[in-house]
Amino acid sequence: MTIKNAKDQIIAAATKEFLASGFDGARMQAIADKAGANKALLHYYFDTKEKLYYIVLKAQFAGMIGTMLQIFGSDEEFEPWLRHLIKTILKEITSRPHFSRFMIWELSARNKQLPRLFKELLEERMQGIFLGKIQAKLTKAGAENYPAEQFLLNILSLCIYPGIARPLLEQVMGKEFFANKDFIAQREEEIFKLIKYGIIERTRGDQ
Amino acid sequence: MTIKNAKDQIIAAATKEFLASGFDGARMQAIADKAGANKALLHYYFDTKEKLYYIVLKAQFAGMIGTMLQIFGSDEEFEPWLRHLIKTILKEITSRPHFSRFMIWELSARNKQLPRLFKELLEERMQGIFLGKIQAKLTKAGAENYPAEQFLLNILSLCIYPGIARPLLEQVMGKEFFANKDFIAQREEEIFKLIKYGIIERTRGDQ
DNA sequence: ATTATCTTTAACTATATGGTTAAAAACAAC
DNA sequence: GTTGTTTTTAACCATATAGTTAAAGATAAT
Repeated sequence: MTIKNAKDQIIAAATKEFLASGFDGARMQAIADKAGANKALLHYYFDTKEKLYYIVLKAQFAGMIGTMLQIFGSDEEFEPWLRHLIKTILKEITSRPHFSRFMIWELSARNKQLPRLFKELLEERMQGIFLGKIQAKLTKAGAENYPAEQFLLNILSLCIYPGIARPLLEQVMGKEFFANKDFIAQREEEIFKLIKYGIIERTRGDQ
Repeated sequence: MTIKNAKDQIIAAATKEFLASGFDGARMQAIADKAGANKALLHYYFDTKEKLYYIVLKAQFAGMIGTMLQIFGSDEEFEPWLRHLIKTILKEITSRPHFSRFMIWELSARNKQLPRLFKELLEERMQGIFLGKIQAKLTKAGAENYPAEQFLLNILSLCIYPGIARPLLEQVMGKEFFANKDFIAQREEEIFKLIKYGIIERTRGDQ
């Protein structure tokens, strides 16, 4: 592990700045400062703000897809798989709180090309096998008639939303609730049970 | 219902622009155009972009709180209340897709005063009665030991997330899934069952 | 040592955009 | 029709910021 060179430092700084502030809110000067470099060097390596942004964006897309593939594609039985899935997504959200928020905001607020770029990267690495894998897990659990799409929506919603809406939710439920050391563990257990009893046990053997 | 005067038209236009693009992305000229007015008039009435933004923001906060109070405070039995709750939130999200996204983004990306402003408006109209009302409903349903905070998290997550993450989710699950005429009705039924079997039936009579 | 690459400095340009102004015009109220 | 308010016009200013440039200096590779 060598000391990062300037190019990598700039990318790291740009990532922080773009994720926290979006394209419009990001400042090239702030990126230079964060990277311990100067504006001239940013343009020497990356030419324009847009190009730097797309490099960051692609890396984020790719990383996200990698994580998802890893999580959803594992070989376990249903219940351990589900626990693993929930734990990993929750960990991802808490360790990088800006990321999901950024994806959601930029994909709707910015131009219409972003969703397409995302889809291209998605298809490059997993040609539609995604929902299929979930369906296979559901079958293993005896809930083969439950739609994989709804399953995915439920899991992502329950795991991601509290993390991204936290500044808002803290005002309604009190900061202490989120600050609680066991919050993540409790939430993990809660989501697991919700899925287990609300989907699997409920629909087992359905036609 | 008279024809709106310019001031109201400007506020309406500003609301659209700010919700869609955030403070940084919003353009005063775009607001003027949308309102069928000119920049000079914007400043004649509202002085600065910030002031106009805070007027829009306060109205949005207030509207949101009003909706939530109305929904969560109704007098029904648990199951009709739950159905009503889910239906109303889903309707709100689909009819104003930019709103939740905007709240989440701006409350984290912009300055730290916004969450406080939100909390002040919140407390003005409902001094902590919020979680209490949910707890009362849970008691009615025989699930008095289930934490109201978790209930609120689950409901909001399941109802709101798919709406705000839609541009992203469409790429994973296909546009058709969301475009389906019955998507909302299916989702409503799905969330209802998830809560009913995953929380209420599961925890009934718990210590 | 020479060379090529990386990095800094510091000035600069161009542009977008928020904000201002003053006068005129349109409109409404009385 | 006089008066006060609202709205337009069209110019303008100030500032922030993306982007550029050229020269010099530092660093690494050969």
